[in-house]
Amino acid sequence: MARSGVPSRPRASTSARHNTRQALIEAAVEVLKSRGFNGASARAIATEAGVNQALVFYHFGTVAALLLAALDEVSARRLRRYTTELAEVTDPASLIALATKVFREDIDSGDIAVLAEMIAGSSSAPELGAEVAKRIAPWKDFASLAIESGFSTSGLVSLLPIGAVSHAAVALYLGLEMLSHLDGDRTGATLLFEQLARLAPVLDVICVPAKTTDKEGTQ
Amino acid sequence: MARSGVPSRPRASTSARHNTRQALIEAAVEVLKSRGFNGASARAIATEAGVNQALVFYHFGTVAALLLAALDEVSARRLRRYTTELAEVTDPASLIALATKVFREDIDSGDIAVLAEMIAGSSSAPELGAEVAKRIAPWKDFASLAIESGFSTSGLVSLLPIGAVSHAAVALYLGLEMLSHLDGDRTGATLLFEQLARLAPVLDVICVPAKTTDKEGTQ
DNA sequence: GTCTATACTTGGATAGAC
DNA sequence: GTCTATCCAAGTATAGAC
Repeated sequence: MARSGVPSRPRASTSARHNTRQALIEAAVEVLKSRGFNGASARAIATEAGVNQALVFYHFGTVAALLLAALDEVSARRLRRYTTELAEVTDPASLIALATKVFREDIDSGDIAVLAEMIAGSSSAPELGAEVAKRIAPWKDFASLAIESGFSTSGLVSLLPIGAVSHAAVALYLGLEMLSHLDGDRTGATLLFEQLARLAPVLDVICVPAKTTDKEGTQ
Repeated sequence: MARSGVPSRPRASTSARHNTRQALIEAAVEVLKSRGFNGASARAIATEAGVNQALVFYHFGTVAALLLAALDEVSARRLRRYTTELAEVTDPASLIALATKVFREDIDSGDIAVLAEMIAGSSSAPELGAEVAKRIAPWKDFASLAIESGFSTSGLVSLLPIGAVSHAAVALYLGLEMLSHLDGDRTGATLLFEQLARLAPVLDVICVPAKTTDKEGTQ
């Protein structure tokens, strides 16, 4: 924590592009995707980035710190993307459509795999656990927000146990990614989202009464 | 696969108890739980078992093979337990009660963590992927069976997309375990199961019509 | 079957030249 | 800031004595 041996972080102000630090982060993301937590060694990451292995320690002090920076990177990237799309969500059908779309993207890009690998990897490095947990929290918050948006036109929103549902949503998302990754294909998850899509009209109907009895719509 | 250098597996017939082979499997399970896939080295496992490191290679040829044997062990143990309990399941409420109970057991025992670690670890050892996938299949089969049992009194059972639902169930189970393990507590999952329990009576009501119109009940 | 000893490899991390 | 060189710890795996 108070690791004074680590040099002051290089400033992003000067030039900012083709930064070695940033290249290492991107490389760490790639290696986590392709070789998992286990394969994410300083040497493997540095090779991927095309730089010297010693630079990992110069810029991040430890491999674990670089891995956390990589998790921050994909986490921020994904949440930015999700939040943009969330503006379009007003009912259950559009919520499910969004979930389906972003899940496809996440599986294909491998971004969720980074999350899953870091969570699983936390077992072998206890000090990682707390840090990874911190970075999962925003995903839960986003899930809560998305669910609230999807059911905002329904009186149900106050009855829904948002906390439990969003916890389940994050867990399901993680589990689906792991199974997809294992099988090498995402047909299992795709079928599930198709079934959810069929369910959407039913949920929309539940929302209609709230709409018809709410003539002003200030909230 | 055709690894002829591996000695013929020691017979279980002679004495069968306090077998080193079995001790290594149990130790591998323990280390996978406590230190994850990453920490599951031949040395760590042998130390846990109180035997020499070289015996890992004598009995299993490679560390990966031992890890797969460990996965077989918990997989068989858990499915045996689940299947026994499944006899009690006849409606949605009892299905949810069973799921709640076994999930608590699985989290506390760490058995699901073994599964999760092996899946995540497959990324760093491609040849593991297919072998792990083989061992997940029975879990999906069990989930299908459990869901069919839970909804057997309902006409809904033929409408339910069993494949998609059981895939989701396994994924959710896995994801919940990972999040629980990360947080160090299972309150998130516990709250979810409480909500599911509240939902059970509703699902039971859906089943009633099927019961009342079915006066014979041969199936 | 089990142990000791050892060969070889990979990985984390640091020192010091440039 | 980056590179070379190096140290040391840990890991896989094998040979050979018992």
